[in-house]
Amino acid sequence: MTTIQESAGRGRPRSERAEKAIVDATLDMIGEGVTVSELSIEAVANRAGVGKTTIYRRWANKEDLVVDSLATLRLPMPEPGGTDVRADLIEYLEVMRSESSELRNRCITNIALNEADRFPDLYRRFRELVIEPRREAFRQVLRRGVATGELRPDLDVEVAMSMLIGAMLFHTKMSGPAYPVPDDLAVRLVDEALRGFRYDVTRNVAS
Amino acid sequence: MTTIQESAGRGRPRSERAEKAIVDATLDMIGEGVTVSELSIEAVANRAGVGKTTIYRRWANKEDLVVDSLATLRLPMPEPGGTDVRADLIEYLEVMRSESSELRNRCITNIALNEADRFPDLYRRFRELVIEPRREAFRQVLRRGVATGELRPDLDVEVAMSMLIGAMLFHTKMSGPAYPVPDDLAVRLVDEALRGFRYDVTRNVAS
DNA sequence: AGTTTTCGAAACGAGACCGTTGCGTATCGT
DNA sequence: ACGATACGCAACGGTCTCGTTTCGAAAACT
Repeated sequence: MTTIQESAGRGRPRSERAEKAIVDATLDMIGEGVTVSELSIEAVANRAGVGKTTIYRRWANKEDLVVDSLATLRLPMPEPGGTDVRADLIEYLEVMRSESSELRNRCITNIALNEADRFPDLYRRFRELVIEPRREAFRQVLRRGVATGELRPDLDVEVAMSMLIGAMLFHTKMSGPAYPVPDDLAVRLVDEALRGFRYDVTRNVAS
Repeated sequence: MTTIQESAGRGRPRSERAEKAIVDATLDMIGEGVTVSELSIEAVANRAGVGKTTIYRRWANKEDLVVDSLATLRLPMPEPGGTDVRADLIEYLEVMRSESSELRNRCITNIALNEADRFPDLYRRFRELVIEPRREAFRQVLRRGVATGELRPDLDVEVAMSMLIGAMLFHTKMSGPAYPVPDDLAVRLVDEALRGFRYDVTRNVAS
């Protein structure tokens, strides 16, 4: 926690309600696409229905507020079903897709993709806390597939991850009323990736 | 062009040098990750070594300036070599990779990924002008591959595009001193995609 | 009761940009 | 030469946000 040292429990205790409202307002705004640079303490206070004093009393600066807020976002990746690699990959990609429709979860990609250059420190902490655990879970699915023989033994796991995750992020980021994410995108991605693009007459055409 | 009506050629002509400096400054700042919202005419003028008047004389507002500046970015996709699909795909992805190292070209992805929600009009014009032509060129490569029999006849071309483009964008956006884009990423992406992840004992293991 | 701390609200001076205007100079056509 | 227009520069009044301070009320403690 980067919260300012809280004083001894002498006088009136800090309102948890206010704290939650502040964090919620911060996450909502970031999810809506507000840049960290643009995010003003004043706007957060108004949105949270809270005095600016209440924010400054708890966080020394904007970056600390953002980091603490993002830290509450640690969504666990579900344990994969484990029936086969295909099902696990589809499950994870489907989680990404469904999460992207909720405003709150867009914080993750917005921060990861937009703020790396300008707030390297924030980005580094966020990457360790939120991004890497998810990448690792995904990586394990592929590794397990190689181990069980479902996937090629010489599969380039990192490149494979980039293809699947990159494609899904690409769609969810570009999505909007005019360009919706297809409902079955996860399935289609995984099947195309597993099968390969090339036409191979020696192989059974029916997958 | 959204430039303000230029007056008759009576007095002193407008300086092309100034105009270029303005556009350059605009593109540089966007390439560095400055949001369109954050981009101030004042900052552009200072960076270009130009009076604000000179900018306001040519463009009615910030959005027009940005659109005109971006319009100068129409990099042509090279005609594909045409030897085979693999070579063409690698060539296009390699163009994306090498372009991404130049600050100027980062404007394209920065605008496409960050500003769609907040400047839908700007995004729409930019998409038609810059993005779609490139997507179409890429799409043609895949279609040609299907036609020649190099790729599966039932290949999901849109999903295939997302996988390759998404993966490359994912890497170039995330790239930085700590996470460089591998030199051979284009080759590795294309080969994994063509081959497929799945281990298929009926097929020759050597690609 | 008395003390301490937090609460939301309001106001502060400082600074950034806004879009506009005036200034003196430079550069073109006539 | 002369009028017209563009140039860079500086200043204008106005709005917004900054981070800080002050205020009276509220809510816990001894």
